[in-house]
Amino acid sequence: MSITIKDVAKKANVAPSTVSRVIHDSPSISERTKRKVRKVMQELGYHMNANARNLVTKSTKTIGIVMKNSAKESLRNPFFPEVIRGIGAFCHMEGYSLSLTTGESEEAIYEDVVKMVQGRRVDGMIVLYSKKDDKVVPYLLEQQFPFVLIGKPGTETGGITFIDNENVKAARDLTHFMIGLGHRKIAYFGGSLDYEVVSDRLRGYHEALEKSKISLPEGYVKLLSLNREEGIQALEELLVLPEFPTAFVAVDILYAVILLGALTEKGIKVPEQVSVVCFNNSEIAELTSPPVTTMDVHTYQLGYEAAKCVCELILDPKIMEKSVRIPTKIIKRESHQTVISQSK
Amino acid sequence: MSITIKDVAKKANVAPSTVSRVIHDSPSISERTKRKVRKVMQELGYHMNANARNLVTKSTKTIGIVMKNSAKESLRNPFFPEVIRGIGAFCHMEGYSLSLTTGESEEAIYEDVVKMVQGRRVDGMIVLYSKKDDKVVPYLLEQQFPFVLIGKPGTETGGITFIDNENVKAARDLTHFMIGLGHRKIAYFGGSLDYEVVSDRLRGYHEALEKSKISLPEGYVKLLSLNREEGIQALEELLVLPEFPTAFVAVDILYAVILLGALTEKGIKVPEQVSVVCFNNSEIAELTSPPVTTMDVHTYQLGYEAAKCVCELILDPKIMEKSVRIPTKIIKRESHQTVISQSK
DNA sequence: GTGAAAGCGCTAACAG
DNA sequence: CTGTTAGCGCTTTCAC
Repeated sequence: MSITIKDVAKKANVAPSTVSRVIHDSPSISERTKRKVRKVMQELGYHMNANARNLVTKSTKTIGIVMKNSAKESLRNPFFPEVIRGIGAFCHMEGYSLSLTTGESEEAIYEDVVKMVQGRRVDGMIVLYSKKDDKVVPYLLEQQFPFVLIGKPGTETGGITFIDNENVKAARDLTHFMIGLGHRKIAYFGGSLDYEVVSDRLRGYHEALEKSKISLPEGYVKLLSLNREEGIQALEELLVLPEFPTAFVAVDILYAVILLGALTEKGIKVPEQVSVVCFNNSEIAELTSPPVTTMDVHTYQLGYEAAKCVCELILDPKIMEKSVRIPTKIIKRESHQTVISQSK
Repeated sequence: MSITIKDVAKKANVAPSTVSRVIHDSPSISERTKRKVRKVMQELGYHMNANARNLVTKSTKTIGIVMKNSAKESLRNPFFPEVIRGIGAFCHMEGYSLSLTTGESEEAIYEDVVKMVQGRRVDGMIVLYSKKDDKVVPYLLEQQFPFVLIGKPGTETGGITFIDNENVKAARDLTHFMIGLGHRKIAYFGGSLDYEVVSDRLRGYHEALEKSKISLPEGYVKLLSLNREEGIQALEELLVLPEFPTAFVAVDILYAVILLGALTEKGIKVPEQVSVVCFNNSEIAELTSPPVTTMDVHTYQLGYEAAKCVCELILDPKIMEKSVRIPTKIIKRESHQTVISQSK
């Protein structure tokens, strides 16, 4: 049995409420009593029972994280730990704890969320990546529960605060960067368009090309699943085209890894013969040969801002929804190079 | 204001205690009342308030995860999400929630742990990787709080339940595997020996070599930080030795990535000229060229078993401590090859 | 089988 | 400034 506020009160000859006030450092308690009570708390090794407090204050000082992708996506992406780190950093400052969903299936995750929300286990939620046919976001909306989304709301339901990169713009920038280097034959290496991020990036790539009046040769956009064989095959398809690209934009660092490997196997040198750039900076971008130039999406910041937003929302649920865009930035490494002549 | 047990009781014309019993499916309630009460719960959209229940039952049905390494280690390692996934899977089955520490520094993490334990926010804890000068484990031990360690207890403090691989054996096995392939000149590529895992693996490597009476040439053990330049430099040092290795054992997939890249830069073909194997299977091992043969440590299982153990401990804290070893297994891919002649 | 009542440990008026 | 008094929403004897 652990020490309660009453034990402290008794030993310090004060009322429980006084102890409570001391805990909250209420200004209406004399320094003298505060010292006395604190001393007793020390001696007895008192610690607050969070549940009792939560029960009465109707707040838990914890925020829930919905991983809509625990199984596959998190795994395959350095994104997850980093975003958690950002969320954690802010929450720690504000004294919030973190609670994770454990479900693997869509359905299980949904139940986790209901449990968290209805059970008043969390004060707010952060949803990582929403997808189209998603029950969680509509539920949260309907419950009027404070939450923010990292990513972009799928269907245009208003009232959602979300944190995102400007993926279209980022892709445009990255592609422009390649164009600025003199590249005209720029291929795209990416994955399934189910995720908004992915399709946004492809769009940005197209836009950049159009704006520079570069016509896209047939077969330059390669959409494949994250898998080495498909990468090699995509490259082979590119190889039989009249003109092989001088540059590649990959949707993610892991696609860049595949690409780099496939290129090596075909004896194509990076960056001497082709340049490679990708999205999602991560430590591994520095480990490859050559280290790859990436578009940093500032994952940590994404998490940090998201946490900040939920906390604001928790304090004042009526606050206007907003969307914050985390800027992106090109981190130049050694996988790109200027095209000397070879004009279009 | 949300629906409470009283609201349900009133509407169903029963006592609150009856509703409580229905929730727990107590056998002493007639089917008829159960049905009636459940119907009302449905209608009203009743959900249990976890805090109230926690307060009285003195249990929270949540387990805490201590990330002693949120900042650097998790990031650089696909280990983290995967172990969480394993923990989550078991906890989900058992109806436990997950709570994460948010601190970045040793000190902050320690405080998080104290807060979780003393605040009765969690019923048990899982500590990921203990290090030598660690306050968390001694604290937990002293508090007699149910916890398990993923990794190996540093100082020989008894009474700790831990889940681990047999890293020495795994390294021996992996090295033997190389020897079985005919390799005699096997180099080691790894990182700082501060972590037990790392030094254990190095030990296993040595043991295997000794057992096979293979003498280790000077300079074959390369200890470097996870960083491309150092990788290349290590390789260059190896290159000026009288005999270049025919095989490499890397301590982690990320070290293998560096190695593979450096090898490519030096124009050394894998697996034709040298074989490369490493620890910690992960998706990325399939994406490199060639896909690398790894020693799978079954990270998911590590998490799953850890969760199982804390749950057991929570149910019966007096249970004997134990250590469970998760077996390791070589996943053969394409980065290794038999040595044809070239006998020692 | 079911109800009444007494808390779990804390906070928050309301007095004084 | 500090004590008294009600609860927060649930579980759990102990009666009936």
